[in-house]
Amino acid sequence: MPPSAPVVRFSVDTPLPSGRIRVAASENGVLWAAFHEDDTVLLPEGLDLADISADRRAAMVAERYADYFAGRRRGLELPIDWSLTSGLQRRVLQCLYGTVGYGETVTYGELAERCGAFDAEAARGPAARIVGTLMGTTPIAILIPAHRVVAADGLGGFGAGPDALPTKRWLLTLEGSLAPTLDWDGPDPA
DNA sequence: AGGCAATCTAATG
DNA sequence: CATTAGATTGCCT
Repeated sequence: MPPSAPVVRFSVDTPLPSGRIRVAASENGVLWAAFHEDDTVLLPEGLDLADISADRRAAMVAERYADYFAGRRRGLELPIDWSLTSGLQRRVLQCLYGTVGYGETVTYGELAERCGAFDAEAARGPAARIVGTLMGTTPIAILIPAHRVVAADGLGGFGAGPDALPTKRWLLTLEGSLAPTLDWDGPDPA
């Protein structure tokens, strides 16, 4: 179900290894945010798009992200437009958004169990893989904290490309879930 | 330490 | 429509 109102599209600078992110916002909230223009999660065609970087919405989103990356803010607190999600994906992403806060992490398996979207039998194992796939198709980077979902025995994956995993590390370091490395260039982690 | 099966969705022919 | 390939996991040798 595409949103009916016009959507503004713009980019936001970040200190992430992957560089700036691309964002799209409807009148209801942030609709889409990706690390790359050619990210595996692409902005769907057919939307009524206006490429406006000076829009009020763009300014607010950019400011919130800037505060977050600088360590001045622990939650983005931006409204979300869930239009691009549905079914199981929406259920799991909303569960993630509602239950895993700044500085916390869950494993793929735990999230599967917690969301109650799978029978107890499946949630114990195989469902974790599906959760991973679902995370990979998150339409809204960072605001929906897919980076806080990790493997039972390590970091897990993150998108595609050489910058993807370093980006996940960067975010988890910022939030204090990982110890900073010697080349850490962000603010003092919480 | 390494192999295997189980679960769902979207992309592909 | 059938097949495939995933951001996994726990159990088995």
